[in-house]
Amino acid sequence: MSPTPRERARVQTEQDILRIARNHLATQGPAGLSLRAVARDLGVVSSAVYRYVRSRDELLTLLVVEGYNELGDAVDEAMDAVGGMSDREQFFALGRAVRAWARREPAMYALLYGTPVPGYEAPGERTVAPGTRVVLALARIVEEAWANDRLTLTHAAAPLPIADLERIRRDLGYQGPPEVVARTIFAWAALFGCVNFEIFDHYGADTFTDIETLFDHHLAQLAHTLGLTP
Amino acid sequence: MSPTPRERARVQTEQDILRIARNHLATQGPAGLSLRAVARDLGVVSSAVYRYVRSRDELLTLLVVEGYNELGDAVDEAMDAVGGMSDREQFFALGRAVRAWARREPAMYALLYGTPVPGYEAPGERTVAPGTRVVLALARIVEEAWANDRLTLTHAAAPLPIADLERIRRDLGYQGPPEVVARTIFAWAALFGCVNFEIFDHYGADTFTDIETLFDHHLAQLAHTLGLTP
DNA sequence: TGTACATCAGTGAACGCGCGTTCACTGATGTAC
DNA sequence: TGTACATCAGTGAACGCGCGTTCACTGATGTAC
Repeated sequence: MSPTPRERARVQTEQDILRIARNHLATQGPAGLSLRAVARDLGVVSSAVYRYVRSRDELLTLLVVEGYNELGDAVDEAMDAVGGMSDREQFFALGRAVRAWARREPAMYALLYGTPVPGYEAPGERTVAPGTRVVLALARIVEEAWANDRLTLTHAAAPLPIADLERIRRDLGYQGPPEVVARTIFAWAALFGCVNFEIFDHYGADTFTDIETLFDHHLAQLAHTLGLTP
Repeated sequence: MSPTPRERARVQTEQDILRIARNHLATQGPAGLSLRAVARDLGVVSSAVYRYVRSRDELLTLLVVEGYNELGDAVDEAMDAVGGMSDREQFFALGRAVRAWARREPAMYALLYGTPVPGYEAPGERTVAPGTRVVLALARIVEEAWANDRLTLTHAAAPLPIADLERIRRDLGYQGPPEVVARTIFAWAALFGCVNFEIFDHYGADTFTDIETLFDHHLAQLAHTLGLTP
């Protein structure tokens, strides 16, 4: 059952379409992504891409899923590389992997974590699983530390949305208490906030010459909030 | 020198254009903002808006500046209302004001803190000052606390980009040490990260029934990182 | 192995729509004497 | 107060361009007998 030439050609064309679409994403932004432009670059008449993609929204979904999975893979790889290290080292590796990927693929990053594309609704059944890979990887680090009594949560707890957090905990089969769940969510949102500001250029262009160190400092704040020690 | 009818009409039309443009922002997103659509809603031929606005980019700039100033005003008002209160209360008021404004004006918020509009470069000389109002308000709270010895920075410092932070400190006439500057920047980015995740719907739609409490919990983490006490 | 048929990639035209910007113009409003 | 002139808002046509999607079609590739 080796693939026929036609089948191989189809796979190739599907890849080409995604590659070309990513290029356009980089220059035009998500809202400017156009099937006609993709067709042009593919060297084919505009209606031909409909053999491969049901609609423009379908193409966006393919890109979103690919993006989440690339980011998820980058994070997983980073996690593998720091297997035996301290919880804190693992958290730093995760944060740096997210930032590195965002810098490498700013257009893809913007698609995932920037303004939602107007008129486009991501189909949850295809995007939720890839979209939660990073927070799940983060939760794994924190849970592992908690389960082994290595979490040192220094400061007093603020009120929590207990019911919501309990539900999340149950849905994920997560073991830590609500306070830990809440801080994990905080670290997740805050981490992407730091990356956002850098990628979307909210610090002035020439403000930081050593932004790596600044980012690591930010990670250190988050690690402390999570109770992760060296 | 009372204004002529013509002058009054011009002011009115300028306001109408901004109001209509904001409506379109809400439905089409920044990339979909179009002068022709604005003209249509204004009940005027498309070329007529060029009497009021040099180009589409100029209109975007007007919106960006208006947005930053509205947010800045909202924060300043919140600051006024908590004048005598603790540093921590003031920080909470700032954070809540940012979130409240973002929820009230999600399209404007997306324009300011979402994906940069492709092909549009904000003119720094018009947007930097309004765009830094929030972080300056935040810095004022932290500086005030620092100057009065009320800052309790509990955990060990991570390495810092000292040169950059010293320069920022000098540019702003800021008094706190680099560590405090760095944590202020962290809190700024992280705060907007939390707001981003909520506004751009990165938690599932039905995940949180009590997201106010979650947000306040996040603020509590940031307040602690900043060393702000009740 | 050869043939008939089914599948599928790609064509080209069309529908109906959108956009930013320029330009010569008309006619109303404002101003200086 | 009346008149001549300047300013300015808005018109309508045009330029040259873009888009998503449908549809009947041709011709090549693949498959079952």
